[in-house]
Amino acid sequence: MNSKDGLLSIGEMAKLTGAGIQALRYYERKNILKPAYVDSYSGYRYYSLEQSYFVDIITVCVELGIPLKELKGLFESEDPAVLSNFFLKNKETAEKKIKILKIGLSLMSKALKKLEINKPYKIRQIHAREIPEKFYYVKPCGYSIRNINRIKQLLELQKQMKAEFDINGIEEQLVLLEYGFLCEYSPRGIEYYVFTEIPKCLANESTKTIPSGTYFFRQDMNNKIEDAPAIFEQHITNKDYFFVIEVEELISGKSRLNKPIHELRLITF
Amino acid sequence: MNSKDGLLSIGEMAKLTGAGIQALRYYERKNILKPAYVDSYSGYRYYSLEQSYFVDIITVCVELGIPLKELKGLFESEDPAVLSNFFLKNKETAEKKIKILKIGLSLMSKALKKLEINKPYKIRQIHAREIPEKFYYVKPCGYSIRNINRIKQLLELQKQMKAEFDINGIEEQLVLLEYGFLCEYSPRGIEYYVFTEIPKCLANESTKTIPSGTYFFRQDMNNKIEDAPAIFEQHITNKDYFFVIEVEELISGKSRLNKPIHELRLITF
DNA sequence: GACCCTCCCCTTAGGGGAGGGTC
DNA sequence: GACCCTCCCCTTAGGGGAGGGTC
Repeated sequence: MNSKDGLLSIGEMAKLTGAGIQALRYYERKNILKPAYVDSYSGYRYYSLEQSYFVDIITVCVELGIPLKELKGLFESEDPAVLSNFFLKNKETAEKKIKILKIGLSLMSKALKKLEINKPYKIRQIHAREIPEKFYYVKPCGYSIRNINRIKQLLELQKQMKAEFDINGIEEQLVLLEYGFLCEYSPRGIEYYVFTEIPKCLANESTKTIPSGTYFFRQDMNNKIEDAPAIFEQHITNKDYFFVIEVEELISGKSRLNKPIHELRLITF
Repeated sequence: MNSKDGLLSIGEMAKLTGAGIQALRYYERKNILKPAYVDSYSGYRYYSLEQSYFVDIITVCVELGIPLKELKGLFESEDPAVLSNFFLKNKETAEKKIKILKIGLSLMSKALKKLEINKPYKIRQIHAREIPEKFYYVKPCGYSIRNINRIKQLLELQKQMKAEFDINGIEEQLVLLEYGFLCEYSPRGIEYYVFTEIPKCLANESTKTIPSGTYFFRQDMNNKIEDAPAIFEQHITNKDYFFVIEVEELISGKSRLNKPIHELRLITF
């Protein structure tokens, strides 16, 4: 019967909680969790069962990215408000982190889907595929875009879009949306637009609805929307109304990521 | 018209992506993302608009805790499988991380709720409150627990429980469940049990259902289930069937965390 | 004047030994 | 023999300057 009775050795504690032995020693060094008893002769550390719960709490905090110094003295405080604030703050941290990770998850899922869609199609050839309905936030840029600064147009449009719409709470839906240029050919003439796609939930009267349907398309590093009539020549004879869309297919798996593919899409009516 | 046209300075890139300037320089140093153009005279870095997407991807990977070296060369690879594997792996990482964070969130929420519940009650006094239905995984430990090793009993029971039930996918429900001892007093005699609470979804015929109802209870550092008949004396006169439950209220906000409160609960029939 | 460069030093939460005692 | 101890060195993803050029 000695003071180690009912206590756990550091190794047992490590096994019980899943924390490393080094981690437990580190918590002691940093004044976060002192062992219930330290043998003064051997220096061996012994922990009580209750302490396993604090180790669990510490572990969770580490996962949340909460700096360990914020736990200093926490397990010795007698003020319930200290605990309350601690849990409240961590709850918020956890919620924020989960939100961010969901954006990451969304990015990975959508990128995989894009790769899957693009797999069967060869570069520089005209194919056809079904494209679902999309919603574009657009700004007209006149009857030609040959001489405009495309990057500037795009950046400005995206800034404008973010200012106009409340994207709070739907951040993960904003991931990997299309952006680019759109050209409408009609008997009335040619009209160019810059666009960024927006999720359906943000669509309103002022956004353009791009119909679902079978689109002809062509992927290439040097596609320019102005060349569309030449490229799709065979598909637009006798048509006097059609759309061309140029989007950057950043994640196509067909070129290095730093030489992005542009996809030209044609839909006729 | 020079080679910086259409490119972003490092500061503009930092603003656009939310990454720090130091971070961008670090990515270059680590061969993860080279600027599109570096002025050989001034050493100034310039980035293309496409590169902002890689910065976004890098940022997400950092959030996911993916070591940056795994991104090395990724943006230069021409093999779609490389990208595919990359996204697939990260998707799994994100899913796992979200799961873990949900456990942390659950811990914080439940701890807050516990603090809230315990707030109005004074220590060492008998109060009454509604307690919802609970489900206990139990093991009888005879007609007395005065001489058994309580810690050992508890640890063993929890181990047994984890082995018996499939707790995959419900980990966040396992957080802050009660555990302790239960004593049934009936005309037939006294019966002691060790227990750990289990979530409703795991309850089956072999688990004990503890009814909801108004329980008398008393919180103290030195509560022992054996003393319950003396403590609740006034409430059990003329009763020949009642339950007493001793649970550890680790997060009560009424004592230091390392001197846990034990709550004794009585329900009579 | 605002922006950018290159060093250089610092941080967090431990992991991985080496060398040596303890259960 | 398995366990534990104390140093001591190492890592990741940058942030924060200092001192000095560049737009």
